[in-house]
Amino acid sequence: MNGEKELELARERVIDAISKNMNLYGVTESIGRLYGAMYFQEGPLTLDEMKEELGMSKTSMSTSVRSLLELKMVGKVWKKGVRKDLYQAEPDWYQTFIDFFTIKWRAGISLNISAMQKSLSEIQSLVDNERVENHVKNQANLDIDKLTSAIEYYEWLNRLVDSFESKEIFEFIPKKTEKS
Amino acid sequence: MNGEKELELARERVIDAISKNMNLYGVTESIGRLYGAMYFQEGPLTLDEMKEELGMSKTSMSTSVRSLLELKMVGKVWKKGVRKDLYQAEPDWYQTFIDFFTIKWRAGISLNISAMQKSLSEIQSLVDNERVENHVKNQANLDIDKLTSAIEYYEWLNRLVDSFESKEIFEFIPKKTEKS
DNA sequence: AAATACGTACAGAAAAAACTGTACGTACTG
DNA sequence: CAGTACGTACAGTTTTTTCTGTACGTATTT
Repeated sequence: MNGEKELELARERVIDAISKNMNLYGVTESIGRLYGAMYFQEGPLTLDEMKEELGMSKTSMSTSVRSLLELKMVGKVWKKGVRKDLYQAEPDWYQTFIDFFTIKWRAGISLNISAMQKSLSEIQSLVDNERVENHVKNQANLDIDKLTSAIEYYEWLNRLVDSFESKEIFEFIPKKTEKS
Repeated sequence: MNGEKELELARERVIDAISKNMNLYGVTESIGRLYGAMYFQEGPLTLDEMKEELGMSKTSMSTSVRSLLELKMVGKVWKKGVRKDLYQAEPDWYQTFIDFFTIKWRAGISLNISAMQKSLSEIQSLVDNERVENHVKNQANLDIDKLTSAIEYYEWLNRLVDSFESKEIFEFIPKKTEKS
């Protein structure tokens, strides 16, 4: 008993939880496991080391690591004298959380707001057009209300994301609870 | 030109954006379209009406609506004299947002915290065991630090979720900006 | 300049997920 | 108490996604 196996198992359990968790938000379990594996490494890893670690193809490592880069969950590291690309897991989970959701939320916000504004003005012109039938106008007016309040919600979400990005959220929910 | 087609197209664009957005968080586009379609309906819908609306099987509607129920994005509605089950989209997107992420985050939190606490105590016992090799102990100590701060992060996230559930978040980020 | 190392585009194979139709249990209806 | 309506479990099919191996472009070494 030198403890190596036990440590490995304990890590494995956590890696599993991490990847299942990430999977809840549409990230592949493989990508999650890669992040988890990198998280427990002391230093940065090369693609070949990842391939070794997870027993998967180098191609997969390449694409998976790119996904993690886009999510800012790993960073590329430069090290003197090393030719291979090196990647390291972002260790600060507050930051990871913020990046992850900021990226997704912003994408969703702009997607939805632009679609809604476009449709909103189209629908408005239906209401303004006297050749449009009345029952359609009624529906149109209902839709206008819905879209208006949906846009309002997205503006709120935008402000929420701002407070994440600026870290102001930590003034509202501090990282540590007050000692009593 | 009675405007019906134009209204339909304008809605379609928004439904598309909604479903693509939901898809970012691991929800099928079909399920997203179903929510979108329901969102624009005036009243609640039966499974058969949904099937009609989306041109899909009733089985799919049944399972999709169940997913939406679990996410609290739709609710079951009772209406006198109607035998079929009726479902209605939750119209308040603030609430939808809160429910959606609260559900997911809480699931992830408990998953991770319990895995981490278990592993943490296992790793601690490696450190305490004098038969464990030194280089393993060093690794173990690093892991303890990582897990400890990860758990701290999850406790923060838990408090954040609390503030969503209790609506206190709206004191920090108000629904409407102050009029100037 | 040839040889080697490295990362990734791309096409095909393998695996997973989404979707459908049938079948069946339950609950109403006449 | 038939007969009908309704929702969903389940098995099989279709579609999508993930994963791999090969091939190739670029960069580095000799």
